[in-house]
Amino acid sequence: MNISEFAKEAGVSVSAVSRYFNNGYLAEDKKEKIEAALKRTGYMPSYSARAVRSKVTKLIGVILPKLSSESISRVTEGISEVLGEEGFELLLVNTANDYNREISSLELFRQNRVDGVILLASVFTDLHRSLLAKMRVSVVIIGQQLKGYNCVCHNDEGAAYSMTKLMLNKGAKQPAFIGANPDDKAAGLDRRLGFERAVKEAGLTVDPKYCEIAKFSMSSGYEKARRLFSNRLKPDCLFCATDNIAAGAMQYLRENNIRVPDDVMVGGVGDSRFDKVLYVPLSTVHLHYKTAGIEGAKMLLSEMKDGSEVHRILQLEYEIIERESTDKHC
Amino acid sequence: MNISEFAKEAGVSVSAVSRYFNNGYLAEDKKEKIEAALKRTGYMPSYSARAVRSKVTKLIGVILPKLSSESISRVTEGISEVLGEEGFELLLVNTANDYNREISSLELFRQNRVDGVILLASVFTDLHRSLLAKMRVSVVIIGQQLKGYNCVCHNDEGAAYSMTKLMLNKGAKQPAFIGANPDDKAAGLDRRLGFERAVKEAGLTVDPKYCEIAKFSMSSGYEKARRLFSNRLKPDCLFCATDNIAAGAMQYLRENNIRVPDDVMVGGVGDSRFDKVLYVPLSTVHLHYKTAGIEGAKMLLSEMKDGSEVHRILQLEYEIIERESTDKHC
DNA sequence: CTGAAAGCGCTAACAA
DNA sequence: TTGTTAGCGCTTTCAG
Repeated sequence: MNISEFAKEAGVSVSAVSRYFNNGYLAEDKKEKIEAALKRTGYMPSYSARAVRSKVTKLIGVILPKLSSESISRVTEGISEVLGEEGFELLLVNTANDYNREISSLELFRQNRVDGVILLASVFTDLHRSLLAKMRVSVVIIGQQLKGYNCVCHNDEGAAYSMTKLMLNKGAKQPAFIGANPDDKAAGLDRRLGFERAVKEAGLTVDPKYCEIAKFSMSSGYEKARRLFSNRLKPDCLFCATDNIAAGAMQYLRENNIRVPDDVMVGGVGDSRFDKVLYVPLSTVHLHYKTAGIEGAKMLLSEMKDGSEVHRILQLEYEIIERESTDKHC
Repeated sequence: MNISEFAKEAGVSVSAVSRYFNNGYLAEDKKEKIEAALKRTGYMPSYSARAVRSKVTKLIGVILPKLSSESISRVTEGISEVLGEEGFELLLVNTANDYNREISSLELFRQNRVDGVILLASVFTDLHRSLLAKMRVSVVIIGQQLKGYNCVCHNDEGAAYSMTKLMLNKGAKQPAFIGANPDDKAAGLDRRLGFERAVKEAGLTVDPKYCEIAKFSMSSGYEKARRLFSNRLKPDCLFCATDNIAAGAMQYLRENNIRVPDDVMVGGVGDSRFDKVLYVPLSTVHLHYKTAGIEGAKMLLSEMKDGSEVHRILQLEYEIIERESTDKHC
């Protein structure tokens, strides 16, 4: 059933029906007629047809590198909360860390499919940049900074710095590092830089032998910890760029009877749900993931309204959470 | 730029352009002309306009009760994998466990917005049923069984039964239970029934004083464990309907110096990532969440193609994973 | 194989 | 306020 059939059925004009669904002015009796007919027929206007004319899809494209990640799903939850309230739905693309899919979804979103885009990317290539430039709808980037775009990000450098410093302040002399791919500026490079700043500030030097790069998984953390500790090396503190990596590393330590925090302190980033139930509760840095999603969504909505050309960067701060894994008294 | 402007620019007819994008027959020279113009102009056809005519949105509506849950995001990952390959995108609605939002998204999906629907609901009301009946597109339900619909579900009863039995076989005599809302047939009721079957089969009786209902969170598991253990009660094994609940409960046990598994064995369900890094590695039941997503998506695709009226129920089996939390020798 | 033209279901400008 | 009607951008007959 289409609008004109329905209008006939309801005994009103087509425009009356259209106005009914678009909050236009309408006489009370027609409203009632329409509502009665609605009950009888179960008619629903077609969103696609509406989108063709009004150029509004009420859809926001969200591109993410992964679905089953606690941090990412918290961000998404924040996004969905704000957007849902404003009557927007999420067109969600999981790129599974595949750049090609990231690129192709950006392409997809150019086909008048969405009113705005939120991008949670890990690595930006030139291709990303050129595709983003072609975008005709508002774009907000969450978790990274990219010049020329509205961004919501975390203070990754500061978070890593503070956590590392916390451990060095407790007397650690031989810091180790398990980080992420440095092409990922936020979680990879910045957290590495924060670690290095703290180390240097403590009058120590960053020894590449004590630094590893892991994937974002427990098993990778486990693997890298093995390399770090099985090699005659004796770190007395270990900073991990994510809690997943830290949990994996601690698993290795437990299996090899390396005591936490006595032999080695461990610190992570992310404040994962499981941190406090680990065999040694993990010190971590809380990053405001959900808030990032909320603020990013708000930013997008306001840019979609005002279309301002001034781009803003919102950097969220962090909070250190101390637990047993760094609780060492020298 | 629209299709006719673009056709003019490319020097071909409108239908040639349309055919180009729809794999219709087209002379080689026109194809080339179009591709050249495409490079020049960056033209992209409008999906909404296409959807109006062809009634195909290439969108699948996915309704979930929560985003930041490991089990749910694994299901979603499976869904997105299969659907992505077939050129479908996900219109994702997070209902945040709010029935109203579940209902309203079902309404939303009736507006010709999607080609199919995948529903991950926890509780079915009559309103759900009547709305589902009005759906004009294919529907698949994952994680629950509902008569008259294609479903992919787990053997929740069996999983709970086996895990409980495992603990009783090790000599436990006073089993305790922390479950979920029984209105949730799968995770609530069925897991409860599985627990009860194992208890009765062991010649014991189910004592309501030893049974609690928790929310799906660690903190709720913690809270319920307090009620279970602070009350002169002395359970010697504890079955939890989810790993999150189990982790929270174990947190309480640790804080109160109740030893696992010596004083009380603990078993969960879900095979969460963090299980093996808990202070006592947690025995659990692996449920094939990702597979459920994959199979559910395939089911939807095939129903969308064939439109068969015969509905199928696919029940996935489970695997017991034994770890230290149940490793007791009597 | 091709192009002209008739819609898809809706919104919005316009005249009443 | 209303109803009529011309499109929105595309697909898909249909006649060539």
